[in-house]
Amino acid sequence: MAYDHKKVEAKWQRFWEKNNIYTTADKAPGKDNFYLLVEFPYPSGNLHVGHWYAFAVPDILARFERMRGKNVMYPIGFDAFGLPAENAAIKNKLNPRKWTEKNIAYMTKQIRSMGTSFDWSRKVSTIDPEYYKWTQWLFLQLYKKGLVYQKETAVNWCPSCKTVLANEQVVDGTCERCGTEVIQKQMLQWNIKITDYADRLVDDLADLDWPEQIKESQRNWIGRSEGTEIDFKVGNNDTIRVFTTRPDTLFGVTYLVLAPEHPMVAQLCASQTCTNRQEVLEYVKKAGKKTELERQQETKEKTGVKLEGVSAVNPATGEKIPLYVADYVLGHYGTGAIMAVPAHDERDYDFAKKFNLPVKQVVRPVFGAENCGKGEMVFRETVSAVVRRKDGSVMLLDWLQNKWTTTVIGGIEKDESPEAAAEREVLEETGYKAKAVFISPIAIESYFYADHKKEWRARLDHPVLLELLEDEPVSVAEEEVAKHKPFWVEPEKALQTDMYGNNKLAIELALGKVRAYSDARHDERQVLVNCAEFDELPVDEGRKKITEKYGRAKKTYRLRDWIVSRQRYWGVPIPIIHCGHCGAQPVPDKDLPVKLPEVKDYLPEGSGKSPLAKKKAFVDTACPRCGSKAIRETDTLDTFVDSSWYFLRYTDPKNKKKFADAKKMAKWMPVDLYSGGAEHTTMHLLYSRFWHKALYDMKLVGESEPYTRRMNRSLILGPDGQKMSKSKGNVVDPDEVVRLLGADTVRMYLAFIGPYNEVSSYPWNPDGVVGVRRFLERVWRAQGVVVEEEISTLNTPLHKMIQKMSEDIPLQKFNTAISQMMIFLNAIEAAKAIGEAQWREFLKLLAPFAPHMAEELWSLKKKSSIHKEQWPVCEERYLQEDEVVYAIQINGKTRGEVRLPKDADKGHIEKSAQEAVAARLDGKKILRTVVVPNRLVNFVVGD
RNA sequence: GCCGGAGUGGCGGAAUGGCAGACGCGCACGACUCAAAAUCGUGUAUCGCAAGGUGUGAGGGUUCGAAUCCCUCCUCCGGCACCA
Repeated sequence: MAYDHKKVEAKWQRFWEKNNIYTTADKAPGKDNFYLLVEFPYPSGNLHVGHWYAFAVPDILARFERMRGKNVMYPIGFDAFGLPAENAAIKNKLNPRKWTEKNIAYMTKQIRSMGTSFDWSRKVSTIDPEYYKWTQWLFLQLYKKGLVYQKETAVNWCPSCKTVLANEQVVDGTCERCGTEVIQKQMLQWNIKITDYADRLVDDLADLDWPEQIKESQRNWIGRSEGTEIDFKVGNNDTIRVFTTRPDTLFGVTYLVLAPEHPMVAQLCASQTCTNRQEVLEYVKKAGKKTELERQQETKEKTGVKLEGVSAVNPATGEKIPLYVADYVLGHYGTGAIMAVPAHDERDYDFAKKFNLPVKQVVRPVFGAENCGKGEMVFRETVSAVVRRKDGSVMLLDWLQNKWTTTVIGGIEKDESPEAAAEREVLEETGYKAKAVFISPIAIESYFYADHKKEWRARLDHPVLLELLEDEPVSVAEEEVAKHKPFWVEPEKALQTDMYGNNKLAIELALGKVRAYSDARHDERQVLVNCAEFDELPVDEGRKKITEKYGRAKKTYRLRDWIVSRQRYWGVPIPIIHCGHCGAQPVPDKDLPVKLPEVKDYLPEGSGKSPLAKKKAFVDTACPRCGSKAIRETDTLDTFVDSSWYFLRYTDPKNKKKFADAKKMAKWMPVDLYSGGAEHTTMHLLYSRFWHKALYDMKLVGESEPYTRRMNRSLILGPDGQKMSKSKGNVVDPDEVVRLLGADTVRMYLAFIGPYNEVSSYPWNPDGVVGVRRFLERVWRAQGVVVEEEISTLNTPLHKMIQKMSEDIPLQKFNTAISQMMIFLNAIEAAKAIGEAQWREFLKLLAPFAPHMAEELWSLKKKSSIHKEQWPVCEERYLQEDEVVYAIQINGKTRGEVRLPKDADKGHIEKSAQEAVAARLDGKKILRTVVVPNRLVNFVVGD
């Protein structure tokens, strides 16, 4: 009988459904609960290969854990609100609800064809009023807790989708959905205070069993930085507060900068003393017109304008410093104002150069100070001269006797400028004529022991860059030639050359690779200079002391609050009523859900109002507090609100009184394993973690993190190695492959393609799919060699397979688990027979991977479902082998092998091994022998 | 630029201190066939006729022994990026 996948798969899908074999009880006697979650799909209308990868492969784990005695919940639902439905509706003049429901029905059929063990009785759908009633209710709990507020701010607006977007939905300045460039608009919007939870969202990552990549992405997204807030007196009685992570550089502040959006800009302009009001306001206006994208692209060229007639005071030095407005300072980060330290911040340095502002060094890198008593040292002011040729290469000096490489270093003589000193030294030492073109704004301090004079020396070193004037040296003194040899290298090479740290830094500074020196990249010490009583303090200590005296410690974040208003029809209505007397009022519980009304026209007008605003019967209502005429909020909620709690509803999907019963949630939460796509790392995954923490604080859920483990799934590419897309014509239609080769083949191929627990991308290989089909056909045929009695030679391979697969599957290494079955099948074919009981064990191992075929072959002898069987147990006694093969190495290279009894004595092992490679050892002396019991022998030999 | 992950045959990958390339794909040859497909068998890192040598991004180190651990560098992927 040939393998007819169509017949087999249809038969068993019907059987499983009829017998409800995957319906999960909330508690099964003697079994632990296991909650396996996959991201519920958007009902786009057609299943693609990615869906198979997302649902059918984790199904292997669900089935495995079930066989291992766990009570597994593997639920599914639909995330059914959202733009595509509406856009399709507008385009094809359909009702979005009908369009979506039709898609759900069709996709449900498709998903069932996978043979997954989803518990359909727990299905949730976000468009179901019985579901979104609780979305609204939970939203109002957050509202009542003070986590929801309405605010007029600059928001991201997509002109094509005609709606506001959250920060997370803007990718490189464009709309995540449609790719249109996002513009900034002032609008009144509902926000959720996710920033209140920023610290916990970062800190709690530490205890999660998640891949580092995901954790790190979330940390970057939240972007916490710890620094200091410092107040600067401005004008007569105003204050500007700045945020800085480098309070240690306060003495080096030579100006302040305000973001164009900073509220103080208008106020200072309006003051009596400001003399260039018009100019400033014009700059602010121009900056406001730039899109986020433009602002990002213009990072090189600094622009800004001085607030003439207004000045601030540096609290540390008492100096008067100027004030600027510039768009390199962001309004929404920190306090929207910065203290500028051009000597130690590249951006400030660039700005200072352009506007001719003073650069004041307050941090000095110090090299080689560890072992010197600074008292009796010879101090010199020096230059590190970096000579550059026209082709960009730089000159290094190779000190022949000592074999170290340096730049040209020389002392500055009395009344000489560093530039002049550099030119003179280069000429004297190398004979080349060169002209100083740049001197670094900061000097470097270093200490070294001068061997020939037997004394400690200190250098205060000024890096100077010189351009070569003539290609050939003019003259070189003979004594210099004897000492060193100049040579030319690429700047990158120069930095890799072995040399002292201060030379390296001098080259970097002189070449402009670092324009200002501030961070602690160089692991040498950095100390404060020109800082009054803080002089000589290491920077980290200075940071603490200066914060204490002039400011206070403060954390700030890149993360912004979550804007949840959407000006679109197909979403959950925001359950708020606006009353002229009472303000915004939550809709009372008894009136929930606020149902999404049917409308004639789904098209958003683009004015910033949702299509619901046109529905008078919906808008007009009474204030729940005072009863007077009031109007409903007409915006709908971001669909990420819907998906922030769906996994809770699965635990109690039909509850009419609560979003989910606490006892039922307690049985399943937190989710044991959550598998999904990498694109949700800083969207859904972050939102739902926040949401859950908020519910936890309100004692609505029992744990502060929703997901114990998270796995990001890889991507399936088209056969050409490109991302599948209709325009490239490389889309693989899973329905077609299933028709041709069967669901078991497709599932198993996807599991075999590579490890599921690593983020990668795998091209769909049509030949590879056929290979898996071939394997299943061979399994089918192997049924023909099943015999009654046990084949004893198969016991060891069988139990090795059980052992390896039992290890691999929980780790989601389905690829290696499958290869074990292939190895075993090869053994069956070699033996040309397999015992009945052994065959049944094999079928159980196959069952999670190819559930239909395993069930069919099982049913030939058994009545009950194979999917209710226990996972086979590896029996140690079959793993014991009497003989082991030793690898024999000579100097670590494998040169032979020998078969020996297990646990043989060392002398015997050595002797046998020597005999086995006698020819190779001939004429050599064995210096040492390493024996690793039951593994290998390594002879260390010499001539 | 900062941070994270990763680099192994023609391809997907296996091996986390002990025989590099399991398993599969592809390819070559053979069997069956009038022929082809399917199937089965044999081979398949690389240089070399062979003996033998070389080989896990590059270079160095630790070790009896390194794909695996450490250092320097390169490349690719991902996150952040004028974030003070």
